[in-house]
Amino acid sequence: MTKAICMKRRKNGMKNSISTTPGPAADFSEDEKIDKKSYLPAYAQISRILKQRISKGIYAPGSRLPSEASIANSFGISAMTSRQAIGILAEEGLVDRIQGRGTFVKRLKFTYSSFGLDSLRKVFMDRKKLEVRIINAKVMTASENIEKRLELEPGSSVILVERLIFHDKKPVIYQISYALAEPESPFVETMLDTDVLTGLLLEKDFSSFKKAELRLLPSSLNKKDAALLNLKEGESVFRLEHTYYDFKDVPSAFGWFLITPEKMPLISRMGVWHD
Amino acid sequence: MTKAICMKRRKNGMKNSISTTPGPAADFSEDEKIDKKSYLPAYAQISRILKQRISKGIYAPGSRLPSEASIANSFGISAMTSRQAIGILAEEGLVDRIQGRGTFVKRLKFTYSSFGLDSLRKVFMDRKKLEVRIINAKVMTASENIEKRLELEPGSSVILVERLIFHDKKPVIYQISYALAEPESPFVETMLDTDVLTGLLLEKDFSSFKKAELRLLPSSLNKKDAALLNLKEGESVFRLEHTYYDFKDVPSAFGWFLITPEKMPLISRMGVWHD
DNA sequence: AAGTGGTCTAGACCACCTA
DNA sequence: AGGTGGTCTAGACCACTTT
Repeated sequence: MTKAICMKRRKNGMKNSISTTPGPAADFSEDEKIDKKSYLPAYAQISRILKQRISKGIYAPGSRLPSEASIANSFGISAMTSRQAIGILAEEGLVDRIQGRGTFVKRLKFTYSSFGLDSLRKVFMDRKKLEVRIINAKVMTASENIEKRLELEPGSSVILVERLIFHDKKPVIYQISYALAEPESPFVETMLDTDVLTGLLLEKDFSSFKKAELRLLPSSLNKKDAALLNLKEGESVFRLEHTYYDFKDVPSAFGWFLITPEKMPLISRMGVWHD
Repeated sequence: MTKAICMKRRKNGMKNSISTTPGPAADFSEDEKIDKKSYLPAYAQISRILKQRISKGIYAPGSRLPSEASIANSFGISAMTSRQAIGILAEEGLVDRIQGRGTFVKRLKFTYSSFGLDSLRKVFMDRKKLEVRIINAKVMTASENIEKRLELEPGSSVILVERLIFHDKKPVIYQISYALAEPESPFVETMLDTDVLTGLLLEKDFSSFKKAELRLLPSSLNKKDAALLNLKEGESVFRLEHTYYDFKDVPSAFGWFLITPEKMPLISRMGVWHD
């Protein structure tokens, strides 16, 4: 019953709620019609229909879509709504909008794709199977590389924390991170306990950062790291470097993850995959 | 002069074009005001201002933004426009909108980031420095792996094409691709000449595909590939696998690129980086 | 001049959440 | 009940491109 309320969601009490008479300038599209009483918004319905047409090749790659005005007209909706529908396709990278010329179906160009870290999120969200083990934590003098990354004076002290992340009792991610050793900072205390990793990933409410930069690299395991991850030396893994900046734009933490590609499949899809 | 025309772009012929009198329900925001005569749309100006406030920590991570209505009110714009402004922030991943609750500044969670292939695009766009050399092309019986990837009957023939892509006279990308050997298909002819690579990347107008899937993997060079790319055996590279599907959802082409990370830096930024 | 996408308004109603 | 985001309208005007 609670669902049933949702079903008659779409507004029906507007000026023109006629359903039998199509009204002027409508109903000359022979195929799909939109259902104003549906729980799916009109713009989503239009968007779906247009996507299907692209999928069927009715609107071929490179060709022009009908204008926003004519789409609005043929479906009996306002221009803003048809625009919103096309906006969905544009966001999904299916079409390009060019002012004054029209909207065009994109050709598949993989250099426009991108890879998200959703799969990694799944690993971290599965908290029952997750275990984070600190295998090393100490204060040390920064190496030259770390000095550069954290913009430190020569000879500065930094905190080093090494972690091993287990999923299903198996080690899957190795992390190492560095931060300036400022005993006063609340940052340091937290680091030894929850840290960038658990803090930022596990909603631990520790994120007074303004911005961060990630860099993804291919890497092969050295002897030590391979042993930790229970893999063979030389095996290929992802290396995910991270630098976090505070609100003064000072880099506060730097480190990297080593992750097996099985635990982090990076997949990107182009074109029409659904409907 | 042509630029000057652009400068007075913003419409001024609307009902209330008063510039001295602020009008009702405006001018109680003490800081920034928007310039209706600016060439920058109002929604972009609002968006920029809100972004700056996030950047300064005025709107802290996790906190709620003013409601769309109150933003519209305080800047003297319509609700739709303020909504559009906030939409920009949402698209950029800076805020989350939750119906009935409000709009909240996101905490930095790197599992929500993604990596784009823009850098690769630059390599391919630089056509003067680009050279594509076919180093092998033949018809052969599909291996078990290729059979599976292209959903072929056992014993099917496929076309194999190996390429080496030079940038600045140096080999930077190695590509191998397979496609079903159908002598009738226009696909095959094109493949030996322009192919998936040049076709899809270099605007060669060859893209009658419905969809495609890419997969990014870490890999290390074997002896042969290292020699081709002028690198050391065992060096870490990106392996970018691609599968293209035609409009009948049949996989038509499969292959992969080997790319040095220097030629394809994968960087992702979170939070406020500009303004 | 006509057509296209882009911006904007001033309203309206809806679904959801918190109180 | 009141506030918040989400959808929608019927217009208007603007900037750009093509004819």
